[in-house]
Amino acid sequence: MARGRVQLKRIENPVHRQVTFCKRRAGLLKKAKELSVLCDAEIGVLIFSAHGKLYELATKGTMQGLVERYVNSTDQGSQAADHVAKEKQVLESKEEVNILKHEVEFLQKGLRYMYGGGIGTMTLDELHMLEKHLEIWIYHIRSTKMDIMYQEIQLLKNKEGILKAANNYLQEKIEEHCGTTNFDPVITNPQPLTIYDEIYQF
Amino acid sequence: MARGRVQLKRIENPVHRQVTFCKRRAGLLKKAKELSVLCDAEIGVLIFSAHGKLYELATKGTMQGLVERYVNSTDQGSQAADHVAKEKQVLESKEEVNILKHEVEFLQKGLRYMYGGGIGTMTLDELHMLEKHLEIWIYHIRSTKMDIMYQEIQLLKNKEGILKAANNYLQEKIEEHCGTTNFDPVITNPQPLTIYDEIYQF
DNA sequence: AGCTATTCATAATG
DNA sequence: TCATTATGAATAGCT
Repeated sequence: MARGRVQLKRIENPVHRQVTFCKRRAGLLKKAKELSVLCDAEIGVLIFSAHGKLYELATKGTMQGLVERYVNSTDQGSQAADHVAKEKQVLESKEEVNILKHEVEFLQKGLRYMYGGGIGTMTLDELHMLEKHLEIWIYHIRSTKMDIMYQEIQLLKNKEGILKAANNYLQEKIEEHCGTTNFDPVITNPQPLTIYDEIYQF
Repeated sequence: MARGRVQLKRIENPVHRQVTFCKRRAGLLKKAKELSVLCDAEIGVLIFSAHGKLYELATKGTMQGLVERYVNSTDQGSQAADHVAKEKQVLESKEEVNILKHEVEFLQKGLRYMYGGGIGTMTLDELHMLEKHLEIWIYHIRSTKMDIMYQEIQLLKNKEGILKAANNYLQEKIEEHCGTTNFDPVITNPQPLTIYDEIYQF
Protein backbone atom coordinates (compact mmCIF):
# COMPACT_ATOMS: atom_id res chain seq x y z
CA MET A 1 0.00 0.00 0.00
CA ALA A 2 0.95 3.49 -0.27
CA ARG A 3 2.88 5.85 1.96
CA GLY A 4 3.92 3.36 4.55
CA ARG A 5 3.48 -0.34 5.02
CA VAL A 6 0.18 -1.26 6.68
CA GLN A 7 0.12 -3.24 9.94
CA LEU A 8 -1.99 -6.36 9.77
CA LYS A 9 -4.05 -5.48 12.81
CA ARG A 10 -7.26 -3.69 13.55
CA ILE A 11 -7.11 0.03 12.76
CA GLU A 12 -7.86 1.77 16.02
CA ASN A 13 -8.70 5.21 14.64
CA PRO A 14 -12.41 4.91 13.78
CA VAL A 15 -12.27 7.41 10.96
CA HIS A 16 -9.30 5.70 9.36
CA ARG A 17 -10.95 2.37 9.90
CA GLN A 18 -14.17 3.47 8.26
CA VAL A 19 -12.36 4.96 5.27
CA THR A 20 -10.21 1.90 4.82
CA PHE A 21 -13.28 -0.30 5.14
CA CYS A 22 -14.99 1.56 2.30
CA LYS A 23 -11.98 1.53 0.02
CA ARG A 24 -10.90 -2.03 0.60
CA ARG A 25 -14.44 -3.31 0.51
CA ALA A 26 -14.88 -1.80 -2.93
CA GLY A 27 -11.53 -3.26 -3.96
CA LEU A 28 -12.43 -6.72 -2.68
CA LEU A 29 -15.74 -6.79 -4.50
CA LYS A 30 -14.06 -5.56 -7.67
CA LYS A 31 -11.46 -8.30 -7.42
CA ALA A 32 -14.18 -10.86 -6.88
CA LYS A 33 -16.06 -9.71 -9.96
CA GLU A 34 -12.87 -9.77 -12.01
CA LEU A 35 -12.00 -13.28 -10.87
CA SER A 36 -15.50 -14.45 -11.68
CA VAL A 37 -15.39 -13.04 -15.20
CA LEU A 38 -11.81 -13.97 -16.04
CA CYS A 39 -11.97 -17.52 -14.75
CA ASP A 40 -15.65 -18.37 -15.16
CA ALA A 41 -16.21 -18.94 -11.45
CA GLU A 42 -19.29 -18.37 -9.33
CA ILE A 43 -18.39 -16.21 -6.38
CA GLY A 44 -20.24 -14.93 -3.38
CA VAL A 45 -18.93 -12.46 -0.85
CA LEU A 46 -20.59 -11.60 2.44
CA ILE A 47 -19.26 -8.69 4.48
CA PHE A 48 -20.68 -7.76 7.85
CA SER A 49 -19.26 -4.46 9.07
CA ALA A 50 -18.33 -4.09 12.74
CA HIS A 51 -21.65 -2.40 13.25
CA GLY A 52 -23.56 -5.29 11.68
CA LYS A 53 -24.39 -3.83 8.30
CA LEU A 54 -24.38 -6.33 5.47
CA TYR A 55 -22.64 -5.89 2.13
CA GLU A 56 -22.91 -8.70 -0.34
CA LEU A 57 -21.96 -9.72 -3.83
CA ALA A 58 -23.07 -12.69 -5.84
CA THR A 59 -21.76 -13.26 -9.34
CA LYS A 60 -23.86 -15.48 -11.61
CA GLY A 61 -27.22 -15.61 -9.91
CA THR A 62 -28.43 -14.76 -6.45
CA MET A 63 -26.79 -15.15 -3.08
CA GLN A 64 -29.70 -17.36 -2.12
CA GLY A 65 -28.86 -19.79 -4.91
CA LEU A 66 -25.21 -19.66 -3.99
CA VAL A 67 -25.93 -20.42 -0.36
CA GLU A 68 -28.08 -23.35 -1.40
CA ARG A 69 -25.31 -24.60 -3.63
CA TYR A 70 -22.90 -24.25 -0.73
CA VAL A 71 -25.22 -26.10 1.64
CA ASN A 72 -25.64 -28.89 -0.87
CA SER A 73 -21.89 -29.11 -1.42
CA THR A 74 -21.08 -29.41 2.26
CA ASP A 75 -24.02 -31.01 4.04
CA GLN A 76 -24.98 -33.35 1.21
CA GLY A 77 -28.40 -31.79 1.48
CA SER A 78 -28.83 -33.07 4.99
CA GLN A 79 -30.41 -29.84 6.10
CA ALA A 80 -32.88 -29.85 3.24
CA ALA A 81 -33.60 -33.53 3.78
CA ASP A 82 -34.06 -32.82 7.46
CA HIS A 83 -36.52 -30.08 6.61
CA VAL A 84 -38.47 -32.32 4.28
CA ALA A 85 -38.49 -35.09 6.86
CA LYS A 86 -39.85 -32.72 9.48
CA GLU A 87 -42.54 -31.61 7.08
CA LYS A 88 -43.52 -35.23 6.57
CA GLN A 89 -43.47 -35.89 10.30
CA VAL A 90 -45.77 -32.95 10.87
CA LEU A 91 -48.24 -34.21 8.30
CA GLU A 92 -48.17 -37.76 9.64
CA SER A 93 -48.59 -36.63 13.21
CA LYS A 94 -51.46 -34.37 12.28
CA GLU A 95 -53.19 -37.17 10.43
CA GLU A 96 -52.76 -39.48 13.40
CA VAL A 97 -54.13 -36.82 15.71
CA ASN A 98 -57.06 -36.24 13.43
CA ILE A 99 -57.98 -39.91 13.36
CA LEU A 100 -57.80 -40.16 17.13
CA LYS A 101 -59.69 -36.91 17.57
CA HIS A 102 -62.48 -38.18 15.36
CA GLU A 103 -62.69 -41.28 17.49
CA VAL A 104 -62.79 -39.23 20.68
CA GLU A 105 -65.29 -36.83 19.19
CA PHE A 106 -67.52 -39.71 18.29
CA LEU A 107 -67.35 -41.09 21.81
CA GLN A 108 -68.00 -37.70 23.35
CA LYS A 109 -70.96 -37.16 21.07
CA GLY A 110 -72.49 -40.40 22.25
CA LEU A 111 -71.77 -39.50 25.84
CA ARG A 112 -73.28 -36.03 25.56
CA TYR A 113 -76.33 -37.60 24.04
CA MET A 114 -76.64 -39.99 26.95
CA TYR A 115 -76.20 -37.46 29.75
CA GLY A 116 -77.24 -34.15 28.32
CA GLY A 117 -75.15 -32.51 31.05
CA GLY A 118 -71.82 -32.37 32.84
CA ILE A 119 -70.39 -35.22 34.85
CA GLY A 120 -67.58 -33.31 36.51
CA THR A 121 -69.24 -33.33 39.93
CA MET A 122 -70.19 -36.98 40.08
CA THR A 123 -68.78 -39.36 42.67
CA LEU A 124 -67.68 -42.92 42.13
CA ASP A 125 -70.95 -44.26 43.52
CA GLU A 126 -72.96 -41.89 41.38
CA LEU A 127 -71.01 -42.97 38.34
CA HIS A 128 -71.56 -46.59 39.27
CA MET A 129 -75.28 -45.96 39.58
CA LEU A 130 -75.31 -44.06 36.35
CA GLU A 131 -73.48 -46.90 34.68
CA LYS A 132 -76.13 -49.34 35.85
CA HIS A 133 -78.89 -47.02 34.72
CA LEU A 134 -77.16 -46.56 31.43
CA GLU A 135 -77.00 -50.29 30.91
CA ILE A 136 -80.61 -50.71 31.87
CA TRP A 137 -81.73 -47.85 29.68
CA ILE A 138 -79.82 -49.16 26.68
CA TYR A 139 -81.14 -52.62 27.47
CA HIS A 140 -84.74 -51.40 27.44
CA ILE A 141 -84.38 -49.52 24.18
CA ARG A 142 -82.73 -52.50 22.61
CA SER A 143 -85.16 -54.91 24.15
CA THR A 144 -88.15 -52.98 22.85
CA LYS A 145 -86.70 -52.78 19.41
CA MET A 146 -85.77 -56.45 19.52
CA ASP A 147 -89.32 -57.33 20.50
CA ILE A 148 -90.73 -55.39 17.59
CA MET A 149 -88.30 -57.00 15.21
CA TYR A 150 -88.89 -60.44 16.67
CA GLN A 151 -92.63 -60.02 16.27
CA GLU A 152 -92.10 -58.90 12.72
CA ILE A 153 -90.01 -61.96 12.02
CA GLN A 154 -92.61 -64.23 13.58
CA LEU A 155 -95.25 -62.49 11.52
CA LEU A 156 -93.31 -63.02 8.35
CA LYS A 157 -92.70 -66.65 9.27
CA ASN A 158 -96.40 -67.07 9.87
CA LYS A 159 -97.14 -65.56 6.53
CA GLU A 160 -94.63 -67.97 5.03
CA GLY A 161 -96.46 -70.85 6.67
CA ILE A 162 -99.85 -69.62 5.52
CA LEU A 163 -98.66 -69.18 2.00
CA LYS A 164 -97.04 -72.59 1.97
CA ALA A 165 -100.26 -74.14 3.25
CA ALA A 166 -102.22 -72.27 0.61
CA ASN A 167 -99.77 -73.50 -1.94
CA ASN A 168 -100.16 -77.11 -0.89
CA TYR A 169 -103.89 -76.72 -0.78
CA LEU A 170 -103.97 -75.36 -4.31
CA GLN A 171 -101.75 -78.14 -5.61
CA GLU A 172 -103.98 -80.72 -4.04
CA LYS A 173 -107.01 -79.13 -5.64
CA ILE A 174 -105.34 -79.19 -9.02
CA GLU A 175 -104.46 -82.86 -8.73
CA GLU A 176 -107.94 -83.63 -7.47
CA HIS A 177 -109.89 -81.76 -10.17
CA CYS A 178 -107.64 -82.04 -13.19
CA GLY A 179 -105.63 -85.22 -12.67
CA THR A 180 -101.84 -85.25 -12.51
CA THR A 181 -100.20 -82.06 -13.52
CA ASN A 182 -96.97 -81.45 -15.38
CA PHE A 183 -96.18 -78.32 -13.40
CA ASP A 184 -92.62 -77.91 -12.28
CA PRO A 185 -92.25 -78.01 -8.51
CA VAL A 186 -92.67 -74.53 -7.03
CA ILE A 187 -89.62 -73.19 -5.30
CA THR A 188 -90.66 -72.07 -1.86
CA ASN A 189 -87.37 -72.03 0.01
CA PRO A 190 -84.73 -70.46 -2.25
CA GLN A 191 -82.28 -69.71 0.58
CA PRO A 192 -81.72 -71.44 3.90
CA LEU A 193 -82.50 -69.50 7.05
CA THR A 194 -79.35 -68.47 8.84
CA ILE A 195 -80.89 -66.74 11.82
CA TYR A 196 -81.12 -68.29 15.24
CA ASP A 197 -83.01 -67.38 18.34
CA GLU A 198 -79.82 -66.61 20.26
CA ILE A 199 -79.38 -63.58 18.03
CA TYR A 200 -82.35 -61.91 19.64
CA GLN A 201 -81.00 -62.27 23.12
CA PHE A 202 -78.42 -60.06 24.80
CA MET B 1 -1.51 -5.84 -13.29
CA ALA B 2 1.76 -6.60 -14.78
CA ARG B 3 3.05 -6.71 -18.32
CA GLY B 4 0.01 -5.48 -20.13
CA ARG B 5 -3.45 -4.38 -19.12
CA VAL B 6 -5.80 -7.33 -18.56
CA GLN B 7 -9.03 -7.62 -20.55
CA LEU B 8 -12.13 -7.98 -18.41
CA LYS B 9 -13.39 -11.09 -20.15
CA ARG B 10 -13.12 -14.80 -19.75
CA ILE B 11 -9.62 -16.10 -20.39
CA GLU B 12 -9.99 -18.58 -23.22
CA ASN B 13 -6.68 -20.39 -22.80
CA PRO B 14 -7.45 -23.06 -20.18
CA VAL B 15 -3.94 -23.11 -18.80
CA HIS B 16 -3.78 -19.37 -18.42
CA ARG B 17 -7.25 -19.41 -16.93
CA GLN B 18 -6.34 -22.05 -14.38
CA VAL B 19 -3.14 -20.23 -13.37
CA THR B 20 -4.92 -16.92 -13.06
CA PHE B 21 -7.68 -18.59 -11.09
CA CYS B 22 -5.17 -19.92 -8.56
CA LYS B 23 -3.30 -16.66 -8.20
CA ARG B 24 -6.26 -14.33 -8.06
CA ARG B 25 -8.16 -16.66 -5.79
CA ALA B 26 -5.28 -16.56 -3.32
CA GLY B 27 -5.14 -12.81 -3.72
CA LEU B 28 -8.89 -12.40 -3.15
CA LEU B 29 -8.86 -14.50 0.00
CA LYS B 30 -5.81 -12.62 1.29
CA LYS B 31 -7.56 -9.30 0.68
CA ALA B 32 -10.65 -10.58 2.44
CA LYS B 33 -8.63 -11.63 5.49
CA GLU B 34 -6.86 -8.27 5.56
CA LEU B 35 -10.12 -6.36 5.37
CA SER B 36 -11.57 -8.45 8.15
CA VAL B 37 -8.60 -7.85 10.45
CA LEU B 38 -8.05 -4.19 9.64
CA CYS B 39 -11.69 -3.13 9.87
CA ASP B 40 -13.10 -5.66 12.32
CA ALA B 41 -15.56 -7.08 9.80
CA GLU B 42 -16.93 -10.59 9.45
CA ILE B 43 -16.39 -11.78 5.93
CA GLY B 44 -17.31 -14.88 4.03
CA VAL B 45 -16.19 -15.75 0.54
CA LEU B 46 -17.55 -18.63 -1.53
CA ILE B 47 -15.83 -19.52 -4.79
CA PHE B 48 -17.11 -22.23 -7.09
CA SER B 49 -14.62 -22.93 -9.87
CA ALA B 50 -15.92 -23.51 -13.38
CA HIS B 51 -15.61 -27.22 -12.71
CA GLY B 52 -17.71 -26.99 -9.55
CA LYS B 53 -15.00 -27.21 -6.92
CA LEU B 54 -15.66 -25.14 -3.81
CA TYR B 55 -13.17 -22.80 -2.15
CA GLU B 56 -14.33 -20.95 0.91
CA LEU B 57 -13.18 -18.52 3.54
CA ALA B 58 -14.92 -17.43 6.69
CA THR B 59 -13.31 -14.93 9.01
CA LYS B 60 -14.56 -14.90 12.60
CA GLY B 61 -16.33 -18.19 12.98
CA THR B 62 -17.68 -20.74 10.56
CA MET B 63 -19.27 -20.34 7.15
CA GLN B 64 -22.31 -22.06 8.60
CA GLY B 65 -22.72 -19.32 11.18
CA LEU B 66 -22.15 -16.67 8.58
CA VAL B 67 -24.78 -18.13 6.28
CA GLU B 68 -27.23 -18.24 9.17
CA ARG B 69 -26.45 -14.62 9.98
CA TYR B 70 -27.01 -13.76 6.33
CA VAL B 71 -30.31 -15.62 6.20
CA ASN B 72 -31.49 -13.89 9.35
CA SER B 73 -30.45 -10.49 7.96
CA THR B 74 -32.32 -10.93 4.70
CA ASP B 75 -35.30 -13.19 5.35
CA GLN B 76 -36.10 -11.66 8.73
CA GLY B 77 -35.51 -15.13 10.09
CA SER B 78 -38.50 -16.48 8.27
CA GLN B 79 -36.74 -19.65 7.23
CA ALA B 80 -35.25 -20.24 10.67
CA ALA B 81 -38.52 -19.33 12.33
CA ASP B 82 -40.27 -21.69 9.97
CA HIS B 83 -37.88 -24.43 10.94
CA VAL B 84 -38.31 -23.77 14.64
CA ALA B 85 -42.09 -23.65 14.21
CA LYS B 86 -42.05 -27.00 12.45
CA GLU B 87 -39.94 -28.46 15.23
CA LYS B 88 -42.45 -27.18 17.74
CA GLN B 89 -45.34 -28.54 15.69
CA VAL B 90 -43.72 -31.95 15.61
CA LEU B 91 -43.27 -31.97 19.38
CA GLU B 92 -46.82 -30.78 19.99
CA SER B 93 -48.28 -33.32 17.61
CA LYS B 94 -46.26 -36.10 19.19
CA GLU B 95 -47.40 -35.08 22.63
CA GLU B 96 -51.00 -35.00 21.48
CA VAL B 97 -50.60 -38.42 19.92
CA ASN B 98 -49.10 -39.72 23.16
CA ILE B 99 -51.99 -38.41 25.21
CA LEU B 100 -54.51 -39.97 22.87
CA LYS B 101 -52.58 -43.21 22.81
CA HIS B 102 -52.66 -43.32 26.59
CA GLU B 103 -56.37 -42.85 26.42
CA VAL B 104 -56.70 -45.68 23.94
CA GLU B 105 -54.49 -47.87 26.09
CA PHE B 106 -56.72 -47.22 29.06
CA LEU B 107 -59.83 -47.95 27.07
CA GLN B 108 -58.34 -51.25 26.04
CA LYS B 109 -57.62 -51.97 29.70
CA GLY B 110 -61.26 -51.24 30.49
CA LEU B 111 -62.31 -53.54 27.72
CA ARG B 112 -60.24 -56.32 29.20
CA TYR B 113 -62.06 -55.65 32.45
CA MET B 114 -65.38 -56.09 30.68
CA TYR B 115 -64.50 -59.63 29.80
CA GLY B 116 -62.58 -60.52 32.92
CA GLY B 117 -62.58 -59.06 36.39
CA GLY B 118 -63.76 -56.57 38.96
CA ILE B 119 -63.72 -52.80 39.20
CA GLY B 120 -62.07 -52.52 42.61
CA THR B 121 -58.83 -51.15 41.24
CA MET B 122 -60.34 -48.60 38.88
CA THR B 123 -60.35 -44.90 39.62
CA LEU B 124 -63.12 -42.43 38.97
CA ASP B 125 -61.46 -41.25 35.79
CA GLU B 126 -60.88 -44.78 34.66
CA LEU B 127 -64.51 -45.63 35.23
CA HIS B 128 -65.51 -42.56 33.27
CA MET B 129 -63.40 -43.69 30.36
CA LEU B 130 -64.70 -47.21 30.68
CA GLU B 131 -68.21 -45.92 30.42
CA LYS B 132 -67.46 -44.36 27.09
CA HIS B 133 -66.09 -47.65 25.89
CA LEU B 134 -69.03 -49.55 27.16
CA GLU B 135 -71.32 -47.49 25.01
CA ILE B 136 -69.30 -47.93 21.89
CA TRP B 137 -68.93 -51.60 22.55
CA ILE B 138 -72.67 -52.05 22.93
CA TYR B 139 -73.18 -49.93 19.88
CA HIS B 140 -71.02 -52.18 17.75
CA ILE B 141 -72.69 -55.37 18.93
CA ARG B 142 -76.13 -53.92 18.39
CA SER B 143 -75.15 -52.61 15.02
CA THR B 144 -73.92 -55.99 13.89
CA LYS B 145 -77.01 -57.74 15.19
CA MET B 146 -79.24 -55.17 13.52
CA ASP B 147 -77.51 -55.84 10.25
CA ILE B 148 -78.07 -59.57 10.55
CA MET B 149 -81.72 -59.16 11.52
CA TYR B 150 -82.34 -56.68 8.78
CA GLN B 151 -80.93 -59.10 6.23
CA GLU B 152 -83.12 -61.85 7.65
CA ILE B 153 -86.23 -59.71 7.32
CA GLN B 154 -85.38 -58.88 3.73
CA LEU B 155 -84.92 -62.57 3.05
CA LEU B 156 -88.29 -63.42 4.53
CA LYS B 157 -89.94 -60.63 2.54
CA ASN B 158 -88.41 -62.05 -0.62
CA LYS B 159 -89.77 -65.47 0.25
CA GLU B 160 -93.17 -63.92 0.80
CA GLY B 161 -93.04 -62.41 -2.68
CA ILE B 162 -92.04 -65.72 -4.25
CA LEU B 163 -94.80 -67.62 -2.47
CA LYS B 164 -97.39 -65.04 -3.48
CA ALA B 165 -96.30 -65.35 -7.08
CA ALA B 166 -96.51 -69.14 -6.89
CA ASN B 167 -99.93 -68.82 -5.37
CA ASN B 168 -101.20 -66.62 -8.18
CA TYR B 169 -99.67 -68.94 -10.73
CA LEU B 170 -101.42 -71.97 -9.24
CA GLN B 171 -104.77 -70.16 -9.14
CA GLU B 172 -104.42 -69.23 -12.80
CA LYS B 173 -103.65 -72.84 -13.69
CA ILE B 174 -106.69 -74.06 -11.85
CA GLU B 175 -108.97 -71.59 -13.63
CA GLU B 176 -107.37 -72.46 -16.97
CA HIS B 177 -107.63 -76.26 -16.70
CA CYS B 178 -110.73 -76.78 -14.56
CA GLY B 179 -112.88 -73.74 -15.23
CA THR B 180 -114.03 -71.39 -12.43
CA THR B 181 -113.41 -72.66 -8.95
CA ASN B 182 -115.44 -72.21 -5.82
CA PHE B 183 -112.44 -72.04 -3.55
CA ASP B 184 -112.51 -69.37 -0.88
CA PRO B 185 -109.99 -66.62 -1.47
CA VAL B 186 -106.70 -67.50 0.14
CA ILE B 187 -105.65 -65.16 2.90
CA THR B 188 -102.17 -63.99 2.09
CA ASN B 189 -101.90 -60.83 4.20
CA PRO B 190 -103.55 -61.50 7.56
CA GLN B 191 -101.93 -58.55 9.43
CA PRO B 192 -100.51 -55.22 8.29
CA LEU B 193 -96.78 -54.75 8.50
CA THR B 194 -95.87 -52.46 11.38
CA ILE B 195 -92.14 -52.36 10.94
CA TYR B 196 -90.29 -49.49 9.32
CA ASP B 197 -86.74 -48.94 8.27
CA GLU B 198 -86.20 -46.34 10.99
CA ILE B 199 -86.40 -49.14 13.51
CA TYR B 200 -83.06 -50.50 12.38
CA GLN B 201 -81.27 -47.26 12.90
CA PHE B 202 -80.01 -45.81 16.17
C1' DA C 1 -14.71 12.92 -2.12
C1' DG C 2 -9.87 13.44 -5.07
C1' DC C 3 -4.71 13.04 -5.40
C1' DT C 4 -0.37 10.80 -5.27
C1' DA C 5 3.41 8.32 -3.44
C1' DT C 6 4.09 3.89 -2.54
C1' DT C 7 3.21 -0.90 -1.91
C1' DC C 8 0.98 -4.96 -3.74
C1' DA C 9 -0.73 -8.21 -7.00
C1' DT C 10 0.05 -10.57 -10.77
C1' DA C 11 0.89 -11.60 -16.13
C1' DA C 12 4.33 -13.17 -18.58
C1' DT C 13 8.17 -15.81 -18.66
C1' DG C 14 11.77 -19.19 -17.41
C1' DT D 1 4.19 -26.25 -9.71
C1' DC D 2 7.67 -22.69 -8.33
C1' DA D 3 10.58 -18.41 -8.90
C1' DT D 4 11.47 -14.10 -11.13
C1' DT D 5 10.37 -9.74 -12.83
C1' DA D 6 8.20 -5.94 -15.06
C1' DT D 7 4.25 -3.39 -14.66
C1' DG D 8 -0.42 -2.08 -13.73
C1' DA D 9 -3.62 -1.85 -9.68
C1' DA D 10 -4.78 -0.81 -5.14
C1' DT D 11 -4.61 2.08 -1.62
C1' DA D 12 -2.70 4.94 2.90
C1' DG D 13 -2.17 9.23 4.03
C1' DC D 14 -3.18 13.67 2.98
C1' DT D 15 -6.00 17.63 1.38
